[in-house]
Amino acid sequence: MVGAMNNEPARPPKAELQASADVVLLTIEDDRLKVVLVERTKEPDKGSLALPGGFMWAGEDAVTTARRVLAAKAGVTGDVYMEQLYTFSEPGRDSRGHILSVSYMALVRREDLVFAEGPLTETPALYPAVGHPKLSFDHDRILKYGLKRMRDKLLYTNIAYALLPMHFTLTQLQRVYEIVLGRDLDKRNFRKKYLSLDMIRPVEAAMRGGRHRPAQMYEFVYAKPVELAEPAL
Amino acid sequence: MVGAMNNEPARPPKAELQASADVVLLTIEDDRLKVVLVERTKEPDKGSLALPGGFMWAGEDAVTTARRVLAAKAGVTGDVYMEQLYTFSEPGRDSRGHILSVSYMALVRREDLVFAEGPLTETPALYPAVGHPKLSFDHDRILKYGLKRMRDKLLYTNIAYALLPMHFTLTQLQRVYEIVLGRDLDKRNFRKKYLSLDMIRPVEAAMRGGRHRPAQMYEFVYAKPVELAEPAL
DNA sequence: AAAATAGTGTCTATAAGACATTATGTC
DNA sequence: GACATAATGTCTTATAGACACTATTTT
Repeated sequence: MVGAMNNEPARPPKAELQASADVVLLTIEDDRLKVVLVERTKEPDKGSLALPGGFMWAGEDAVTTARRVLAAKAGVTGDVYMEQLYTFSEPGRDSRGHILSVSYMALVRREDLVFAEGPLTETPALYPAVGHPKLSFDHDRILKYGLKRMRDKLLYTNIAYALLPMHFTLTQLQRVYEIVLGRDLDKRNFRKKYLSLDMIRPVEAAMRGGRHRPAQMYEFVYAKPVELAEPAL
Repeated sequence: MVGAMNNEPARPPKAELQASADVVLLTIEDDRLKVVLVERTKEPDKGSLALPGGFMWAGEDAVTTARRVLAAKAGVTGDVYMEQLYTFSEPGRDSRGHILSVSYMALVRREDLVFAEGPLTETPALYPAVGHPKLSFDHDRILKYGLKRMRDKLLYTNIAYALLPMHFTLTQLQRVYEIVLGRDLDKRNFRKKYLSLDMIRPVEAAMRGGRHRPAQMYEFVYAKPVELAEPAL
């Protein structure tokens, strides 16, 4: 009806914006849940800590950006568990301009995490996920979101596999749950429950070492994300 | 050098892209769960059905875009329940270019849904959410995602409030659950369970009408999203 | 044999699910 | 009083959670 103007009155500008991916990369080290943070070497907020992140490149989707960032900043290359968390898009969230951030949570085994030695512009390191230092931008909020997601998913999926070696003992599995959930679990109840889920199976191997009885080792039946019919704990 | 080449040079181009918000707007009509779809009047995919959506404007965040789209295309202006679903960012998802889509699920009471009479270029209408027609772009995927989210959240939150009038009967509440979950529920078990959650309280009113016993009416204690400690069903 | 961790079973309490009848309005 | 929906309770089964001792290996 109105010629060139179709939908909107006096059509305002479509936003030409940039998008970034920011990753909450979690691992377990020294019986604690830790997160990879990088020290910013550029303004804004030079010198402070932030989640590893980077701009989306042309032709990339957000998860590709996230994987590239993990490889570049945390030396993580193998296939990592990664899931999208949330997209933050408030115009004021980054002082450099309107930058939309697609956030991800990633899980990695500590031994697969090798911080690159090369000429990195930003140095990555591990920090306690609970009681972490203050972060730049709105990254505190993103990290908080990632931690909640992690705890929730532990209870109704098998994602613990992403933090354990291929073969592990029930005690190690229980420790993952205790560390992430932040509370002690009863050994007998944990084993009874977990074994009833049919998510893990025993393997022909025992964990030896230490002056004590060796432990039966297990492996996950599915080494990929699976939702449980019933809650895991 | 604002090149489109992606040769992995020292510094590839940051993507300058556009972002849109697409909304899975659900309601209940005639005892069925329905979704608002619009008929496309422009290429690409002119004439086919799609979720209501629109481009983010400069200075807007994605949820503002989503609300603007709801008002413009579905006449929905009151405060609507809305939550972010997922962000789709594959370069090939829209033939017009690299358009990132932040998707939302929204819930509205049928009586609050007034399709605008004005010179709309796209006509919105209600379609069955289960057994809906084929949609444009990747909107089938987004709708599927929205339906799953809706069913999941019904089980551990109070979002049913967003589909019911302020005062309602337990039978009406049960119908919402049955319609969304797609299965019949036992009346006695449903009431016992739901009342034990302390999410609703009786009000001084009865639903009259029809030649039968009037029903006690209830209201939600919190008319906003609340997560339940225990599952709702 | 001492040390250290692995491995196991019972009891109780709570929740889930199957199931049918009585109650109270309107017409 | 006929109709239509509202409202209610019991029993069975499954799950969650509290709780302590024996088994096996190494040194």
